[in-house]
Amino acid sequence: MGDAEGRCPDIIETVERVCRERNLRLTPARRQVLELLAEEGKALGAYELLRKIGGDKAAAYPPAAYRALEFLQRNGFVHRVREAKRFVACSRPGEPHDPVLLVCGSCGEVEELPAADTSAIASGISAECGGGQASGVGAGESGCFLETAHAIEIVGRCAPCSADRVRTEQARE
Amino acid sequence: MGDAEGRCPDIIETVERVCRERNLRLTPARRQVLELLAEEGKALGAYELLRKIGGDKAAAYPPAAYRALEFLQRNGFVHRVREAKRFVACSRPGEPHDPVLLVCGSCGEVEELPAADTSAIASGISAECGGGQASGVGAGESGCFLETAHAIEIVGRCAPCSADRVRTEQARE
DNA sequence: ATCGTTATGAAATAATATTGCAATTCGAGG
DNA sequence: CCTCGAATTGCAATATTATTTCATAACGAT
Repeated sequence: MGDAEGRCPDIIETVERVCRERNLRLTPARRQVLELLAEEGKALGAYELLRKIGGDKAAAYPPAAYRALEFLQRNGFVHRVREAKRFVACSRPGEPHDPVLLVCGSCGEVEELPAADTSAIASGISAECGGGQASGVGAGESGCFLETAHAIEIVGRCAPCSADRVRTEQARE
Repeated sequence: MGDAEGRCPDIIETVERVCRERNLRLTPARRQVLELLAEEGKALGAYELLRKIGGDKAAAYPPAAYRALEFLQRNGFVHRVREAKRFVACSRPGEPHDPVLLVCGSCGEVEELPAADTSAIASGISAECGGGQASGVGAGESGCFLETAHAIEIVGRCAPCSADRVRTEQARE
């Protein structure tokens, strides 16, 4: 949590560099959404972002947020957290990877597992998924599923909420 | 696809049995939602279910669907497909398991991987997730995340849509 | 029979997300 | 410099998904 501020400028700089390299347009609107997510260091909803962008006034214009988020997702700078209906800045933008997100079902906090951990998981899934026959690009055979992305979200309780829950359950007795 | 009709009665019967065993109340409303999902053999949205239940009239009463779905999910008879905002009947209700869902990003079709395939994946994730210290019930330590459920959704293209896409891309040239 | 719990009925509304079209900006090529 | 096409933004309206609140009814155990 305390390292979110330390990582934030790195994220922006990295994304700027990657965008230059790939000729992507990191416009002010897109940059602002990324900055908000990076500064916050946690997952935010589209409407939370809208309120931060332009006060209650801008909350009336959802596409601003969704368009920026779409661009950021498409290029791997932001991950969508379906479980929490939130969006979170990618912890290692630019490096293509399948995000594995730990989502706290109690407070909504989201954490992305670091690269080393996820590769094993993703490769395990790839192996299972293809069913042994999708390893090539053999599209069209029956039963063959062409994966384009893995969305792994693990629901549980973060450390603080685990502690709270224990207290709650003890109180209940 | 053709075996959905064959599997459907099994699902209902199994769920009935499991509910008897566990003293769960599979009320008519809940049963109907499960039947619709099992008959259809694919993922449906809450409002699709509502329309099937009571025509356009009942579409005005969302909680009916959400409550039934909540019960069915809580007991592992139905999985929620976050990516597609849909719900799908579990292919092996009663057996506790972490569902791994293949979601077609094009047509929304959802398929659940069979048990044998998922165990390896889930155990791989468990190992990574706990970081080696969450194996017990050691709630409260910093950095420890207590997982309660895995939501693994793999986005890609089902066989028919893969074929379509190939055609589309060829046509584009 | 009664009581606490769980499930249902009903209305309203919250929260999330998308669509369509017009206006503008950007970047490349002439 | 000018123009063209593509990408981006502004804006309004609306679609879709999901939840909250309170009242009523059914169930199950004492």
